[in-house]
Amino acid sequence: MSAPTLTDVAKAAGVSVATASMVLNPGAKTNKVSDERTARVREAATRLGYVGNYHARAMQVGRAETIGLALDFGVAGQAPSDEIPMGGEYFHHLTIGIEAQTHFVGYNLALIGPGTQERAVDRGIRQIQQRRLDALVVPGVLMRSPDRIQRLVQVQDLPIVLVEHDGAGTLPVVSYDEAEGVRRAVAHLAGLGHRELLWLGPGGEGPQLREQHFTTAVKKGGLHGSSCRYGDPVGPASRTMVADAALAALAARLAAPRSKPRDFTAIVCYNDQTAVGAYGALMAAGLSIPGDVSVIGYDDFMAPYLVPRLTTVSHMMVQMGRRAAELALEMATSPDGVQRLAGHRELLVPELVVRASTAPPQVK
Amino acid sequence: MSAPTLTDVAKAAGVSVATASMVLNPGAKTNKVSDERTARVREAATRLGYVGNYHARAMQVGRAETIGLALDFGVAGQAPSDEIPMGGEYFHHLTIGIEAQTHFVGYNLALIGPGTQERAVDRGIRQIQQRRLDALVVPGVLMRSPDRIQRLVQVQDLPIVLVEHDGAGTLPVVSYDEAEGVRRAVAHLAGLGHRELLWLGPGGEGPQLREQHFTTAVKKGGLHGSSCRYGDPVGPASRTMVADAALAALAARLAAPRSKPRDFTAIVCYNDQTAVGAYGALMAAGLSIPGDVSVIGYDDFMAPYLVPRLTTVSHMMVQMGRRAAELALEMATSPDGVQRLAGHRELLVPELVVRASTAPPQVK
DNA sequence: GGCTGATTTTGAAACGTTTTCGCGCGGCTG
DNA sequence: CAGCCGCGCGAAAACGTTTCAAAATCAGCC
Repeated sequence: MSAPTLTDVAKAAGVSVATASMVLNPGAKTNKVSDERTARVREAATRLGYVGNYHARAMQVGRAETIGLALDFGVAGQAPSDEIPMGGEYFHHLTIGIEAQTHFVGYNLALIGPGTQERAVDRGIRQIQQRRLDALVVPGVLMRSPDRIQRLVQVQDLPIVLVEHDGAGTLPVVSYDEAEGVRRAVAHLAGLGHRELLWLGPGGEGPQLREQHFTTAVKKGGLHGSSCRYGDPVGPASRTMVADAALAALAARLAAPRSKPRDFTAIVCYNDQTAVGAYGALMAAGLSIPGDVSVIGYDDFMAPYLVPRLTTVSHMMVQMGRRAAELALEMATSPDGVQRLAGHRELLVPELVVRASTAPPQVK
Repeated sequence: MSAPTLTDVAKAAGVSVATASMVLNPGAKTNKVSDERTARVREAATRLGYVGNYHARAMQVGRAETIGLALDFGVAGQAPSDEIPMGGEYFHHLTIGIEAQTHFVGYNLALIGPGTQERAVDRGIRQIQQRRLDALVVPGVLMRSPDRIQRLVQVQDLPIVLVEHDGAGTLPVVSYDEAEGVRRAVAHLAGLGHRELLWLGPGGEGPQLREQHFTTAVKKGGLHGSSCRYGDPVGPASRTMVADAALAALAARLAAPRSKPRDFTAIVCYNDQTAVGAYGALMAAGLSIPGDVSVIGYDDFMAPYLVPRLTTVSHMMVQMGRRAAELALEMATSPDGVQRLAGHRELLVPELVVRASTAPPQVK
């Protein structure tokens, strides 16, 4: 009644299980088997509907042939969606990439969700160990709460790849070229004829790095740039906080008397959420996008949801996921992989996706 | 060097492996073991850092203790994000719920991504069988392309739970009470004082059902309702198509001469994407939200991204995921679970999340 | 103290693979 | 023609558990 085993197939084909195994799952150390027997085994296998048993194989070879993806699922309660950790699109895209690559090489993908409570973290670690996962992909954003994830990372002998994180000791990282992304955004605006740009972003340490890229890009392009900052909400922000803070900051700036003749015709935002805030402030001030002001985002996670559609710098998360999986697999399979990739840091080139929120500046 | 096995622990504790097993993983058919020996085994286990081997156990007991989640990852290419199948938030919320419940009972969660190409589907099915998954959760939206997913569903002896799907023969379904959701939306608007409502939605068969709920709710409330339809894009729509279609339809309606005195003060949208379109059309027509027109959505997947924030009906996807996992687990573990839950249909009650896009109608 | 029955304990058989290692057989080489 | 080599094959050991059935211990009671 239950699924046919390799022994069944072998019996049906009139060969030994060894031969059947070698035909059906050509492993590393397998002999050749004659064409005639190969055919007989194949035939029997399909006739009986044989499907290999993953667990038996995993136990035998000592590898799970599975990589894990750590996701932060927050409190995982029934809270209204505003309190769910943001990042739906982020994780979705990342997952798409990882899944594609993983399954492409015949590996499996397991989800590990280290919750917020201490006990949940232990559970996550235990799961990783129990399943003898071959490698783990950890989105750098999870590292925001270091104490929690750090423990995940300290699991013995577990190759780990970080995604979008600025170098963490010896762990390989795949990230994107932040400077280049900002450069492309500025170049695009300059190409449209804008001379006076505004940076809208939070005040934290990481974000300011991006702002610096903005400043240098503006200088190199011979343009005029100023900036408008808002407080950086600490910890895993709820989905709405960023946009709210950005909105308030920009609104204040617009209301300030000094900017009678507005000193910018375009805004470069720290990320798409910030752009949402910008949209709100501009709209409230009666300014149209892109008629009066052009807006450019960074992430490409919510562009389709905004009206007008947001021109933005795409992180190419799908590709990043794909690449992260590739690295993870390399560490898992190649004997010296872990060593060879230690400290490896890889930057993908972001792309500018031009949509409807940018246009040439109005002639006055 | 490699992880200590149960045999190691037993040896260290001076007992047989059988005893050790019974202490560490109390299974279904286990005897009692004396307190003294229990302690000895426990001590040895922690001292050696023993972690059970999931695969060995799975093989022995014949269950993987893992449930699968089927996700549609589309072409999984490096396509620009506009072409990635929409649903980041949707899947994220669903996954949160499923993950929480699954891991809560000690089960694992595996991701299966049946891609678009034929070969990928086969790969998905093979993976399910190889891993001897105990059950599968399939979001109903995947069933849109029946030929593709239907095959997944036909895997022998695999308990399956559908999420958000209108009854599919014998498979249990967990969904939401659509009528109630629409009712709440209409009631909210009526409570604010609106008398003339507009329905904005696509023309397909499923969507029209929701529209009917709207019509009856309007009638029951003694209000006036009309509707505006747009073509239903067939197949898995790209992320932007729906909003575009809705926008065009509403714009046409607004431009039509017959509605000189606008015959509605509020719009109920088929879903949040539709609302995005509505926002665009209203904005283009110079109407403010919610000053001139109130807008209400359905989904709660993009509310935080819209300006002003969208009042919407929440599907409570997290809870749905949780419940779906519960059902899947029940089918997997209880001997007559599959039979008992055959045809089971369960509706969760949606909630109205009031935000900034609805307000009392303007007094003329 | 021996007998009975209940309770722990344990050796060993499974679970379904992969891989090692010998064996037999035929073809080459000398 | 003898010996050697290489090739294709299969028997069996191993992987780390769980569980069955049998052995061992224990308690109670005449």
